[in-house]
Amino acid sequence: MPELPEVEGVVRDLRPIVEGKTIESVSLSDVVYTSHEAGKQAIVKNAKPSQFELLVRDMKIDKLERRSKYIFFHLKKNDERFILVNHLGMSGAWFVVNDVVEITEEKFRKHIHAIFTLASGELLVYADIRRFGELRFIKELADHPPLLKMAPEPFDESACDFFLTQSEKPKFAKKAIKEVIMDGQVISGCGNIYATEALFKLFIHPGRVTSDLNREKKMELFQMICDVLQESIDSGGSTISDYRSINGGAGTMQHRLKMYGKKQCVICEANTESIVIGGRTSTYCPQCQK
DNA sequence: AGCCTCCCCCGGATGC
DNA sequence: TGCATCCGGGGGAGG
Repeated sequence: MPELPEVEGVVRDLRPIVEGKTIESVSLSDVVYTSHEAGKQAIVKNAKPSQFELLVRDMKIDKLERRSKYIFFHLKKNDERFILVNHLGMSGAWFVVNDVVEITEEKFRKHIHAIFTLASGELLVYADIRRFGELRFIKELADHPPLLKMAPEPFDESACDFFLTQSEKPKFAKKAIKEVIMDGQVISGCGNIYATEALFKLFIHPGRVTSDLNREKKMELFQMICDVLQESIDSGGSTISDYRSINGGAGTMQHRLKMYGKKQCVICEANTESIVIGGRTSTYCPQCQK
């Protein structure tokens, strides 16, 4: 499950390889075509597959940017600028190879959905096992309004105040704190893993009602989320199930996690418990987290 | 207009 | 072996 640190890792690894290069052509999988013919939009959103292939053709990849859990490929053609927005969903992964046979993990090679042929001859490959990811070609963020509603980057100066303000709105104040910190309109890039970790480190029960936390506690929590995200970025992210950096690379943050996926509390050894909050499994220590 | 609830998208993993 | 069930970011539909 790629969250902010995992996406940051992908962007850092991909950036030096693809920035400045030109996309000569794009080829989408039969699965993408079939899905669109059936009235669905597997992976490619808001354009027919054949249109998408034409739109991206001959674009120069000017810059790569991570924004929340999205990767923005800033594209340029004849002084016109566009953005190819990518979300990895549950299981998206990028590869840069000379031939797809170099993708040794079969579960990714079996689910290749877009092959961008670069002018350099390299192939920029997007694989996605569960197809929850997306590729969306836009001119500006307003072309896809949800992108305008994203919270600031957590490491931005304004992010903590934004979180505090949002969390005080009625629709968030009465919800469980874990659901609120995982909401991209409150904090960017914090998913289940890092929400679970930050709450555990501060001994906050994930089901605590948000308004129940005072301003100081919320600020402390915000800072802890930033700390956990930063620690994970520094560790190359958490490689759990289908997350890979480019070309199958793995991070080491999964070894540093204290609560996510744990059966026992590392502090008091009590058995952990799992409840569903906002539709997501939430693991916590019933002894330590109140 | 904005909020809420429901539902969808999938294949791998798990369990019977 | 075969089948049903579960999981989950994010957004779209409809009330």
